[in-house]
Amino acid sequence: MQVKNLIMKRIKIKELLQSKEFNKEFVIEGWVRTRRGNKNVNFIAINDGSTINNMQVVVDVPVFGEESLKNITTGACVKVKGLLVNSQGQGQTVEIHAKEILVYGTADTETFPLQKKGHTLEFLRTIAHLRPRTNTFGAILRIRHNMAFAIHKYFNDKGFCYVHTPIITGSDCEGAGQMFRVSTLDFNNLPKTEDGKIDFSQDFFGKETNLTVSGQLEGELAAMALSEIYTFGPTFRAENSNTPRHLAEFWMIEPEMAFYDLEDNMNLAQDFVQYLVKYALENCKDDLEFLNNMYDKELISRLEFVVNNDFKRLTYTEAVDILVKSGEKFEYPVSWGTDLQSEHERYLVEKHFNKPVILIDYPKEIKAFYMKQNPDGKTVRAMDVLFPKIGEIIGGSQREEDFNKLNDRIKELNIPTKDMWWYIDTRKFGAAPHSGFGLGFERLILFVTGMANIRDVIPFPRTPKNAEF
RNA sequence: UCCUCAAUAGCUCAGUUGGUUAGAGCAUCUGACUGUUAAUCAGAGGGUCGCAGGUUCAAGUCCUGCUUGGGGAGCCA
Repeated sequence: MQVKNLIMKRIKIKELLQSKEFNKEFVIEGWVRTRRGNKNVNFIAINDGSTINNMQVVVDVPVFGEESLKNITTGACVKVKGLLVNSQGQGQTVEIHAKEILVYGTADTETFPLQKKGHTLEFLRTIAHLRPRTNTFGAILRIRHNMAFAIHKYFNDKGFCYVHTPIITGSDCEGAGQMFRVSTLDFNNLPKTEDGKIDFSQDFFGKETNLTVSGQLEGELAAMALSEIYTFGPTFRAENSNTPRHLAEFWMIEPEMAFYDLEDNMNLAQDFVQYLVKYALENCKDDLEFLNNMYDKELISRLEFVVNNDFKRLTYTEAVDILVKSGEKFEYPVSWGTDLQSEHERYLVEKHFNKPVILIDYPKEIKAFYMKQNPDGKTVRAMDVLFPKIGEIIGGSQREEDFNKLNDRIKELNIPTKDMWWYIDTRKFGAAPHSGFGLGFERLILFVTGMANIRDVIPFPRTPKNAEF
């Protein structure tokens, strides 16, 4: 078709769908979801990502000519100029009567993998470069954005300072598992020391370095000056974890607060998560309704329940007691001193309390060295926030600020301290009671979207044996 | 990493006890239809049955190994 005058600025479909300016000309740009019709009239559904809803473009076929519409197939990118009118059809209130159409990019119908029909999430993972164009991933990515924004808004409104902790770390005892090595050494010709080991003094940083598994230790340093801080950045774990809840590269939010005890920490964790879920309910309604209808009929009611109900708080010891007395047949027996299994956590959250649960005061043997020791000598001021379906969404604690107790614990556990002197230093100079926690961003998105697999809530998942795209 | 299930058309799946030329729906293509809504209707094309071995007169089907994916477990956020 001849394109004469398409110089008007485009309007986003989200905005135009709410417009009442009928019989006025507008320009929209987006990707074709479907075209259907007959010799006289065609209907093109166009989506530009501003909303899950499409704009229906009505085309008078004789005016444009059938041949000129052939390129307008599912997946093509177009610019349309036309009049906004009330829709005669049932599925939408307004539509565009096309005057001019420009095809920016075609999409070959034989090879474009996305169909008008639903696809499995497994298949979409194999075409992660195209899956943002589906309703499902459009919804997830918009929700993901809204949650990232709400996280910054929440902390900013509360006076927390966003601190950028390093991605590359030189300490290997951050305490959270296997790390990815960062090196510029030639792997085919590694320099060796006299006793045959790899000579990292010749590496880029002059020492062994890895990708961070947590920004907590550096976060604590900043909290010892700014009082309330948070980090929000990528985190890397080289664990060979093959589950719907783990990624090798994920995003984590780690607030760290001076002068907070464990109860303050729990209050913050609950308020924070409830704020985020409420923000989603208020700002992502269309997307949540889509996910509710397509994937999880209880999604929205579950989100509303979390916003409106306090999380159940109890100690590890009380939880073990409940589990022992439950009469439930667990695959793994419950006993004081061992870590709770997934099935135990699920029982507490999904059967016994039927609401989010915060477990505190775990045995010190199963928790990290930096957690504050209780007077009983057996437990530490740890807290895990457990959510239905996804399990642990938050892990945190009050930190041990006593120099001697921290040092004793480090010695007991034989933790190498040569790369951590700076952390221990904070307990020497103006030590303060403080607390913090880590929230797995993708696990939050799992909960908010109702998705079942963490690979479907991040654009390009990194998992063992998979770094495609 | 362990346990378990699976892999057949572009997608989702069926394929009987091992037995003739491997099927369906959707998608695609062609045509029909004056307002469709995952449009509808008619017809057509489309297969190295994940890969490599093995058993057998005969393997999509049985056996072994590998690869990839799902679910469960561990590690955790």
